Formats: sequence, C-alpha cells, structure tokens
Amino acid sequence: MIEIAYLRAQPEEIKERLKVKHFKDIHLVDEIVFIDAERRSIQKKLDDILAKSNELSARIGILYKDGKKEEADVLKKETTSYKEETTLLKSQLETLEKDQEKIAVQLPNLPHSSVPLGKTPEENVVSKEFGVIPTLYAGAKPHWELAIEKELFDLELGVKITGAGFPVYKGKGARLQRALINFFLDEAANAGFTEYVPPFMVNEDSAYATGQLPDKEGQMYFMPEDQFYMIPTAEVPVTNIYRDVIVKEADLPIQMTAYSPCFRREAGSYGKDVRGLNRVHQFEKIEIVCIEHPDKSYERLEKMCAYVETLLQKLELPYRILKLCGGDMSFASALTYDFEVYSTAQQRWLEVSSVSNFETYQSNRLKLRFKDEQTGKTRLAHTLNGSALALPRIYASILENHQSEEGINIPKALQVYTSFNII
RNA sequence: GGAGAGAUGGCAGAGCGGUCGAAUGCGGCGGUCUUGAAAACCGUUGACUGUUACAGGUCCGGGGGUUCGAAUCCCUCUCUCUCCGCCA
Repeated sequence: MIEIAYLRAQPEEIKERLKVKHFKDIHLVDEIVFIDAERRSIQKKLDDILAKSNELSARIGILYKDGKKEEADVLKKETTSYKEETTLLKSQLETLEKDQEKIAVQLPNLPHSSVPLGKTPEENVVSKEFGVIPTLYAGAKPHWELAIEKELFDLELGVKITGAGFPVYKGKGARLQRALINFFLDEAANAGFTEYVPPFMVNEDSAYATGQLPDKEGQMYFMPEDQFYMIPTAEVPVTNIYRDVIVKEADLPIQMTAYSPCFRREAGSYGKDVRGLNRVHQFEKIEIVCIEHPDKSYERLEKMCAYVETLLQKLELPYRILKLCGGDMSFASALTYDFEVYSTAQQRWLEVSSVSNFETYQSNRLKLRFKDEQTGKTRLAHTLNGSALALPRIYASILENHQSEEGINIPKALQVYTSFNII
C-alpha cells in the first residue's frame, strides 16, 4: 500500500504518477485524503475523552482505596456520559478505518520516475538484447511437436489426470525438468541467496500481504475447507517469512531463493499463444526475493537483473530485457524488467522472467521494517523479487533453439545435471 | 479424530480487577574499570499513533462481554504443547 503519510503530504504528485500507470480511479486519492482527515479528527476527539475517562477511573480507584465510597459514586456517574460518547466515536472511527483501508488496497503502487510512458506491451522499452538468434535447419519444429516426437511431456495425459494445462513430464523430459530446477537453485546459492522450501499453500493474511488479494482473487486456486490458497509463486510464502518482522539494518540485504510449483487459474486467458508450455496452470519456478535498504534497492534491482542474465547466458539462449511501461506494469510494482527469450521455432519472444522493485508497497502491508541505526527509528524496508527462472518457457526455448538434425543439444552448463547431452 | 494444558516485551518467565506497558533473568546498546578483551559494576533498552516538542491515546494470541476501571473475570474463535488413536 502507498504510505498514508505520503498520500496526505503529496496528493497532487501522486495523482500525476498514477496516471503513468493508467490508473482509472484517480479520484480515490482525494477520497482517501478526505477520509483520513476525518478519521484523524475523530481519533483526536476520542483520545481526548479517553484521557479524561482514564483520569476519572484512576481517581475512583484512589477514593475506593481510601474508603471514600460516596465521593467515588459521584465520579462514577460522571463517567456514564463519557461512555456513551466513546461508544459512538469508536463506531465512527471503525467505519472510517474500514473505508480508508478499502480504498488504500485499491491504489496501485506508484511507478518509478524512470518508468516509460505507454499503455500496451508494445510500448515497453527494449533496454538490452543479447545473443544470436540461431538459424534452424529446415525441419525445425515448435516444442509441442518435439515433445510428442521425443516423448518428453504429455498434455493429453494431464487432461485425463487433472485437466488442461497440467503437463505430465516423462523420461528424459522429466529429467530435464529436474535438471533445470537443480541448476537454478545451485546457481542462486552460489550467488548468495539462502535457499528455502516454503509451504505451497498460504492463508489469507499472506496472500493479502504480498498483494495477491484483493487484486488477483480469481487467479488463485482456493481450498474452501481450510481457507488456503495454492501459491501462484513462491514470492508469496517466501516474502511472508518477514511479515511483522523488524530486522537489523546490518542484516540488509536479505537474499532468499525458493523452488516451488506455481498454480494459476489463468481465468480468461484462453485462445492464442497458449499452445504447449506457453501457458499452463501448474508450472515450476525458482524465485529470488530480496529485502533491501531503501537507499540501495535500485542498485539491488540491477544486480538481480545481472544475475538473471548469467542464467540465460549459461543456457545459451538469445534474450532481451524490457523496461515495462506504466500501463503494462503489475499492480504492486514500482519498476519492472521483463526478460524474454526468443523462440526461433515459434518466431516470437517468450517472457521467462520478471524482476521488480516494490519499494515499500509490500512492506507497508507486511509491516516489514528495519531499525535505522542513525535515527533509531523503524522504517519500512524495500522488497524486490524476480523469477530465476520460470521453467516452462525456458524448457520450451531450450527444445526449440537447441534443436538440430541430430537431436536437441543440452547446453553445457546443464549437462552435469541431466547426465546426457543430447535428446 | 479424542482427552488435557497453555498463549505476556528479542528470548525465558512473574503478574492480588485499580499509577501494570507490565517484576525478574538473559540478550542488545551506552559507560566505569582495563594496554585491549573478558568478568564485575552503573545506566539504558517494545511497537503503533500523535505533537514543532511535550502531553495524550492504543496494544499482554484474535473477536466480543462484565466493570467507573481488565494482562487479570466471563463467552467465543484461532493456534501451540502433552497423551491416545490414525497415517506417508
């Protein structure tokens, strides 16, 4: 959530910045500032009355101790009017707090000043291209055809067991999957990330804290019996490790990584570009999450991107990095870089990673803070995360880009993990 | 799933319905002593809100109630622990 103190101080600036994100309900800014002022004035009134009533109670206590019952009874009567007033003010306050909260969660994060203007994915800015797009032999195929030919994964079988979008990997195909998971985890560990194995289901508080709720309500699988959500990304459980935590400034940055399956309903995204592994309901991903000092979070973002690049380079895949424009950025992000790998067989770019700085947007909900050594005050930390990497499209690009007449060549860096070098 | 016990500050652990935001110990921070460190001793040390700064307000698992007044009493929910049952 945007910090209320900032909303109060700079409403006009905030409105301007929200326009960059093409946020429609700009009027919510004025509404929340209005409600906040109202709320604070009621709070002040309530506090004053409570102060008087507390003081009276203390006096009554002393009178009773001294055995002056009659005097105490007089004071008791005085408190009744306070009581009525506080009951009323408390209910008003509660309403205002709820209203304020309701609006606060509807406001997306503010974009960083460097975010390009634009509304659609076409307006994202390419900030880097790396690698040579290979020229494939005449018989080159998209990954879904290669999968059938080499018996690597089976979507039809998944339909029988579960439903569309739940692939079943098999033989060398399964081994490649596991090799990628281990490769990514080992690389992350070597780069200084602490590995976690988190729960794959989370409660409502966790989903809310990282911003999946209320924004993406319908995108998560839900278990009504226990009120649990299947995680759409390891970001949710891993970031929530630090919910309600005050860390030492010296402990920053905190760098974590986790493998997890990810479950996404992908409601409303049927149609094009969903063939094969391009869009599935269950997929594997290695996530990296950082908690960083506000002064250093953009530096950290660059480092995380640089790390993701090393992975793509080791996998010998041609990629480009996009700086997302305001209109294409996610709700909670202040700045996002997307990584895309070129699929020669499909002749299109596939998104394989997204690295973002959330600044204090998540930490404000998480109540994730650190103690500032200089001032002694607690401040919200910055959170960042990124995929490093998501498997299906990497898997698809490896099949497609590294195919030859002899078979699919496994990149050198992966061969230790697969134990074979061609499929 | 059944039976019992419990939930208090970073941790451990007190707490009679009335200066209890909370004893005490450990830990942390600052200091004395020391060449330095340890030990010892002295001081300090929760969060949120609020104010220019004070003051004030809220928080003892969550929610509700009794009372002039609740960490303390009542109801309820959640969670944890122990024992039994079941089980990968």
